[in-house]
Amino acid sequence: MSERLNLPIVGEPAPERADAARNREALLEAAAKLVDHCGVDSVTMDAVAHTAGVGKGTVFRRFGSREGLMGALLNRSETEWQASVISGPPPLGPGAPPMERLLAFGRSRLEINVRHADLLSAAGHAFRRSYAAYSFAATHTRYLLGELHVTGDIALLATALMAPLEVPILRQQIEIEGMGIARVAAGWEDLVRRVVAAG
Amino acid sequence: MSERLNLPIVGEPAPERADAARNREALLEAAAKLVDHCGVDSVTMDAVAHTAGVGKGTVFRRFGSREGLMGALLNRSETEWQASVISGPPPLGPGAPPMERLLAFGRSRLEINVRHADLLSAAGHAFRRSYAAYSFAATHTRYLLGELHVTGDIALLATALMAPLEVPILRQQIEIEGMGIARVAAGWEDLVRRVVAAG
DNA sequence: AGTCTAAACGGACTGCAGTCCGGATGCATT
DNA sequence: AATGCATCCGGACTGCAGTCCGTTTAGACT
Repeated sequence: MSERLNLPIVGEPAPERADAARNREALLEAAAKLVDHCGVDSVTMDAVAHTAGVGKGTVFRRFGSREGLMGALLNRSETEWQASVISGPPPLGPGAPPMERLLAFGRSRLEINVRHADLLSAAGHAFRRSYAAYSFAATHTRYLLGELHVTGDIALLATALMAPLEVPILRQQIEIEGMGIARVAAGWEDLVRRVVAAG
Repeated sequence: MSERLNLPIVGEPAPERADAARNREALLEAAAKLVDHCGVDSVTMDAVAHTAGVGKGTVFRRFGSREGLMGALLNRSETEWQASVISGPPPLGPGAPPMERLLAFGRSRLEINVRHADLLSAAGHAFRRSYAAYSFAATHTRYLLGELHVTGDIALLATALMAPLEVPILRQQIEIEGMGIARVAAGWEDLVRRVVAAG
């Protein structure tokens, strides 16, 4: 009998050596600790590497860039959030009428973007690029718009609805123009109702 | 009779010495030349300083940062654009019905954001911060929404309409998802009509 | 023209992101 | 257990943004 051979699997992103996996965890933990303690902007890659007890080259091999590291850090809470959208309690999760779900979805996204604004800015492209994060919001919004029998270019409408919730826009409104979160949230609901009402 | 004294004027941003003004022009010209020649991303501040024949410190004293320099570079075409909105021919300028003006405004903004995407990204906050640029689009949109008798939180609706035209969103749609500019423009028109139709 | 001061100048210096490569090590196979 | 090699590791190295401070100069006043 032939032993089980570890043949490379086509399409799989390649296995990861045990020490590499250990280092990834150590680095994420170190990064999270430093971010909590000093704020995103004053965390340096050297510091992360040193705190995790590895060399700097290792950080960049694992995560590619500073943005990549921050993106990976975000992924944890983001995954959790996606799970609660897909299978959590209504109105965010399934079970509520589509309009209520859509409103809950936007409000929830708004709060997350405000809470993680620094990390999201620091992640920059790394997050939008990663298929998981950006695409999920767009896909879910398209789905709900479909349920609401909205006609037209659903993909573009979905983008248009999510765009005002992006971090730079929120920063402008909240930090610079001094609007409250409640007002921004109410404005977004108004926008959604207008778009949906027009069929 | 007393001579004319150069007293400091309160509220004025402070006068600028002749050599400083000369250097500002030389730096802007050098920067524009380098950007045209090598692309925004490969222009270094050292190169700009050297091309303009000044020291590096001078660049930073004039423009504060790389983003500031790029913002200043944008200001030229931006000012021209603002002039054509305020006093140019319709439908972008005054004279056309509000809805036509609004649609022309958005389409024009879309084209500019696509054309100057690199420079706008490189300018980052520096542009949004500068009162002139960001605030102008918002103010004009609010004005047109008012003319169209749109009710509700006009400031927020104006932001919501402009948000999908921001560079990162356009990049995602055009470069990554492969949409054409025409489709994005059509989608934006649809969005506007929905928002306006809802009163 | 001479003086005086605030402002501007230049370029060496610092700190951080990201690269590179010689050496170490996990892991599959024999 | 020994072997072989693909992968990983570390930290010195590079390049650029942004700072600092001793020196220079524009230009207002006499």
